[in-house]
Amino acid sequence: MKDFLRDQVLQALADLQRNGSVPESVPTAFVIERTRNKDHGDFAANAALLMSKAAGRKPRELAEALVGALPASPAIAKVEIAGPGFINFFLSPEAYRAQVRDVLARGAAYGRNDAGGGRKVQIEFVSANPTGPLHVGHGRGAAVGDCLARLLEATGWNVSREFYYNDAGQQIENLTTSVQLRAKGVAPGDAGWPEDGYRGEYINDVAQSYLAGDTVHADDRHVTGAKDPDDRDAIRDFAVAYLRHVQDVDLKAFGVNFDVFYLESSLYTEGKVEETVKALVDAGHTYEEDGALWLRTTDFGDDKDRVMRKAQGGYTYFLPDIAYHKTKWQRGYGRVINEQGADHHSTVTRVRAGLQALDAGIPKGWPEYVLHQMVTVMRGGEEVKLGKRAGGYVTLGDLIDEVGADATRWFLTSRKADSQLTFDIDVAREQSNDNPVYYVQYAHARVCSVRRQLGERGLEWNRDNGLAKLDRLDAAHEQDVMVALSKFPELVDVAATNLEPHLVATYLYELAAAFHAWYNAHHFIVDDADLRDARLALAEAARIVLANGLDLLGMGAPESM
RNA sequence: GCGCCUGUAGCUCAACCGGAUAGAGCAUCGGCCUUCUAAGCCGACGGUUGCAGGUUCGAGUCCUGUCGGGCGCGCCA
Repeated sequence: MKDFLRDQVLQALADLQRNGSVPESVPTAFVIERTRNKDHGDFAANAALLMSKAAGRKPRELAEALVGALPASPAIAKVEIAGPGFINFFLSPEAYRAQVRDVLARGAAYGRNDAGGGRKVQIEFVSANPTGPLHVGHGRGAAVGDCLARLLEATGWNVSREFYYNDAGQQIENLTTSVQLRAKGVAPGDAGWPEDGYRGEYINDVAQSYLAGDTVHADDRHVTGAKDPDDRDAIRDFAVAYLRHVQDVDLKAFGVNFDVFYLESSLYTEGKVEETVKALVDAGHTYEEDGALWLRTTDFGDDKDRVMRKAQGGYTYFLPDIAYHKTKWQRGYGRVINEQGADHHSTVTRVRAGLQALDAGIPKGWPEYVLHQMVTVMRGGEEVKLGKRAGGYVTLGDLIDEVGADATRWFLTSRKADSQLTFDIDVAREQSNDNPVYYVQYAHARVCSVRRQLGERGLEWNRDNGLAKLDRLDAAHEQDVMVALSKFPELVDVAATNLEPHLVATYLYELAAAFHAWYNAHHFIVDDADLRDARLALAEAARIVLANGLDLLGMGAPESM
């Protein structure tokens, strides 16, 4: 609809330019937007305000001329000029009826578009190392990342979900040591327990399972415990698989799946790290100092140069990071989005700088980043401290058990990623009936319930008749629902373009509110068959859009509650 | 000290990348169930958008300064 109106205004403008009343040079970067106030119509254009200076005419006068040149359209009932020079469009009732027909015709496809044109995009998210269960912060990453993936799929992108993890670094050695010690009966606090050992009780679970010779299945590996507490290689393999499995269980319960698990170790075994070092040296952006090999990242916007190879030998983590992102580029992802916690924000400039230094034709702003701020967990009015080494933290699995996957998803995606989030477990659980997620799902269930009632009364919904009689829907509440439905395609587009999943949640709440208000004010199952069919058509349209929106958030659309 | 994020109703948060009278929920107060689920609806109360300047037709949104909160600033990952 916005595109249509924009086009109308552009046509009017071209008309004025043709007859010379407006210079060719005026800027055309105006905006069509939804009005906040119904008195201002459905949409407003600020074209005249922005063009008035260049056109050398007063805004209202220019608006007058533009309106006069607008082509006639059955979708537009009225056009007014208001305020300093806004052009306000009032859509015709027929325009909204057409939206309802469109929703029913397109069903699950309503709201989707093909802006991506089938291009490849990779979204990397969660990417937790297998040293412990996923915590709430990872949960936010999982919810936001998966929702971004769904939004991009809905807008025509060919999406690959990727999980990157380190299965061989120093952290994994600490993990191996910790498990080995627990297998030998040494616990945190005992003599000989290392400073940087993992203290969580889950370490003992890993150790016992290893000693029992269990077989664990993770998404990308299967390992049987060798039982030997002196075989570090076996312990390492087992521990990584075990903890990957623990993470997978929670991710599956959360409805999050990945297409690719990428191992940091493979960058070494496949020579990609060495290859990257060579490429950087060849490109001439490195130098040696104090026995170390440095990359001159300051040439690419970093605030200090970075060490690539340490004086004692071995690479810093930043090198495999670059090698890894290079593979993304080589794998043909012209677009890559990294969803990460904001505590890693310093890697953004560093990774981009490193990629620039390769002189490989990678664009400057590649890859894109969506950073989510920290999650504070409250329980019993107190903040629950997170920290893998401390143990006893709230895992994603705990949250799903306590408040459910849908509610957890809703809470973690319904707010802007770049503001901090307080997750109060008590509120989420004890007041679960007041959770917005149920409010939205309830609206969906209500439509389903009405359909069941209809059947129980021996009636049927005549869909074609309903669509033919949409003009019977003249109540203000019905108008509100239709307006809300018509916003959905715009919403999907904006949320996907701006990479802002929270907009979906905000929208769904608004649609559900419009539906509940209508439901309370009018009965759908009335004796007048034409009106009944028409109302059921609108109700079904609302149900479809609620379901489509909930699906974007990875949430269920229950038929009864 | 430097960088990134952030500050909106008592609380938790929105506000379509500059638009018109800043919106919801929770909490508080008052109404609505003999008809499709009251997990609902209707109403009231609640604001100098941290503060001070600036940019322009127009600022919660952009710029500068300032105060408060979070996160980063390793030859750790």
